[in-house]
Amino acid sequence: MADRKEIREQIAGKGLKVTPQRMAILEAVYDLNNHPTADQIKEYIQENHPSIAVGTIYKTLDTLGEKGLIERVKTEKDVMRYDIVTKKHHHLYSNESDRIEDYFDDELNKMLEEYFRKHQIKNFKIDDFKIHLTGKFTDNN
Amino acid sequence: MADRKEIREQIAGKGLKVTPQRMAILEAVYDLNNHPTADQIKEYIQENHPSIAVGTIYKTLDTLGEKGLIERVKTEKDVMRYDIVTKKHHHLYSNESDRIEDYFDDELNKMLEEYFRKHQIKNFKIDDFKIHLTGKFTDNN
DNA sequence: GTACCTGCAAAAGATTTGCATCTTT
DNA sequence: AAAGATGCAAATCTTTTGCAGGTAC
Repeated sequence: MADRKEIREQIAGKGLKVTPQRMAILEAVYDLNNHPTADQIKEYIQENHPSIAVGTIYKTLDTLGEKGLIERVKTEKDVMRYDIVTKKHHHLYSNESDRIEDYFDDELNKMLEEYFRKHQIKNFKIDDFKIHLTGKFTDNN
Repeated sequence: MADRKEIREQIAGKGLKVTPQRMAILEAVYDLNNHPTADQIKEYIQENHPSIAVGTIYKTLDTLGEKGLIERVKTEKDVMRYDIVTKKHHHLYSNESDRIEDYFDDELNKMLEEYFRKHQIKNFKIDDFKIHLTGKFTDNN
């Protein structure tokens, strides 16, 4: 899923130059599958790559976001977090632990698409929707 | 809807001291009904109130948030925005204009409650949900 | 009078920017 | 070789904090 070759292709496929920094950063977002912050990405990367500048990380995350390879996520807390873009999903979020998990549910998606098709919203053309479920995780926290 | 008396009561009702700053800030969030930032609140207030410290505004917004009188809202952009807490609603959001509007739809709420009652999510106990609809406003922007 | 608030200014973070240098293509 | 990326450090911006003085109850 997150092998080098694929990552390289994803970057190149968007017309971006394939640099070691971009490889490392995109790979980190794949590996750290808990919606990491820029800082967590930085720490993760530094284990293998001597030093990638923080500024570069931000700039790269921005670039990857613009190209649609990753998604920016924000919670009530104050830092930006990143997520690989895969198929449509919603977010489960706990205020207590600040943990975020992806929630996939095609039946739900279909139901909502159907609903919004029937119920147009005045003055608004929907591109996409995402449900933000708040609550508690019952496994460990 | 946003008269002084009611605002005073809301603050007092939560066991908070009624200070001119709190009055002004809560009133501002009522008046600026487009999910203002702390900064916009500050500017709005300064028209009538000589000077309320920025620190106080943040602290007050925080306090009002904890007491459930207002809600913190976050978008892909990077600043916190605030909203009066009324009835349950969802958010319409345009990436282009960074505009946010509330969207009320009881039928939708009922449908989703029903859905989640039938489809429990593994390891997660739902407290609440909110739909974030992205798209374009077709009135002016 | 006391507990709670506010103002102020400094501090803390997170993110952005400018520019010279280096790498992809 | 040209276009585009990176590193570094300084700058910016938002939000938080500490504390002395003030205000609501």
